[in-house]
Amino acid sequence: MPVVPRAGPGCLSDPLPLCPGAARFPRRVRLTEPADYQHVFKGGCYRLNNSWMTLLAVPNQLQYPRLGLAISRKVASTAVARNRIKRVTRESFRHWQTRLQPLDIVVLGRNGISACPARDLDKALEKLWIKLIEKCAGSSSN
RNA sequence: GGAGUCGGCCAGGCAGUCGCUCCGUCCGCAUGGGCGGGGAGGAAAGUCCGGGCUCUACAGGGCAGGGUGCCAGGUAACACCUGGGAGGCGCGAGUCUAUGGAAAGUGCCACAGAAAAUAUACCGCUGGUUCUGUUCAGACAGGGCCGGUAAGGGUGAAAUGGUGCGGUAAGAGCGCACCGCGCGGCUGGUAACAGGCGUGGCAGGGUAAACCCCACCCGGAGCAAGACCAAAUAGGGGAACUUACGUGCGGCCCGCAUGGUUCCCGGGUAGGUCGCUUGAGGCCUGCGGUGACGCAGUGUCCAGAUGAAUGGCUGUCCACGACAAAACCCGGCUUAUCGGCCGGCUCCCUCC
Repeated sequence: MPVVPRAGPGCLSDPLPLCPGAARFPRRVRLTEPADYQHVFKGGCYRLNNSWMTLLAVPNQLQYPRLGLAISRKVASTAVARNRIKRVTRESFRHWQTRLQPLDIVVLGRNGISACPARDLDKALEKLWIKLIEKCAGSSSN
């Protein structure tokens, strides 16, 4: 994958780029090991909430952010509902990854997420990404 | 045309764009990238049955336990399917049935009722005898005692089969006819069973998804099975021979394995690879069969993920899109489901 120039935090309201190759989602940007998840759960530097999900993040030693999902059966009872939530979340992350700092992020589903329409979920995620970027930029400048 | 019934099929379409995964191929030292192709379901679900596959002992005998339950066939197998029988429902096409045995035994059956099973007499009906009353007498009415009677009433889910005629003091399979039931031949059918003949006065409630009896079937565990490569760490592993005693063996016993001796060999947790998709596959054609299905031929490769892929956005059209997503693989069953299409058959109405 060619190195994509990382956008600065000043242009968050700009439309997301849709050019080929700019926003891919290969395996290396996913959290794949149980140890990775444990690291995020225990490290927990950043924690953001809305009514449908919780977002945990810790800085990593890589050049790019990584995403992990934890949607339990309790939160979304059917496999179809769980898959829908994962897809919407991955899709949103795919578009926003170039603006995020190098962080390991885990998104946890909360009660009520299975009843949420995909479009609302996408909007909510967008707000969370912006908040995360701002929070991270603020703490790193201190 | 309407109503119904049975069976089969589909499960938003198209275009653009940004992605994911697998395979092939090319480029690159490599992380990767280009091109081409494949990428959820009719139920993928529930995990309720049956098999394959793997290991255990290539699973053997007995007991225990479990399953199935009209007959025949299909199948790898089944609790499935097909055809048939019997019974129920429907005018019909059709449909439903855990549909073997209740005279092998045991258990249970509220309330009601005289009695619920070596039967029995509450109200009745009726014979004899005796007393009282009425009466010239015969006779009639009422009461007591000794009997007969299961026809009628009443109870109940069920009371020694039902209807009719004869018969009788009144009654009764007491006798007869028909129906039902049991038994024995016969005929048809592979069989379940059906038909018919003879015979017996009748053999007597329900419950076997209560125990049970009879017939047939079934070892156990599951892809986190299991095999291989292998950091850490640790001292074991394989083969042959032997088996008194101990220990172990996924219900128990028989039995089997192991500790013993000799010889040989580095081991195998994290992680990874394989298992993993070519199969009782699917399509089409022909033949056999009432059918489930079988046989033959042509041609085909049609998901294989592993924090877990098949999606997001935009446009457009319409009937405005349900239930729901593979996780070793098949065959079934059951349950969920917006709607649409096709065909067979039945009944009713109209027209010719």
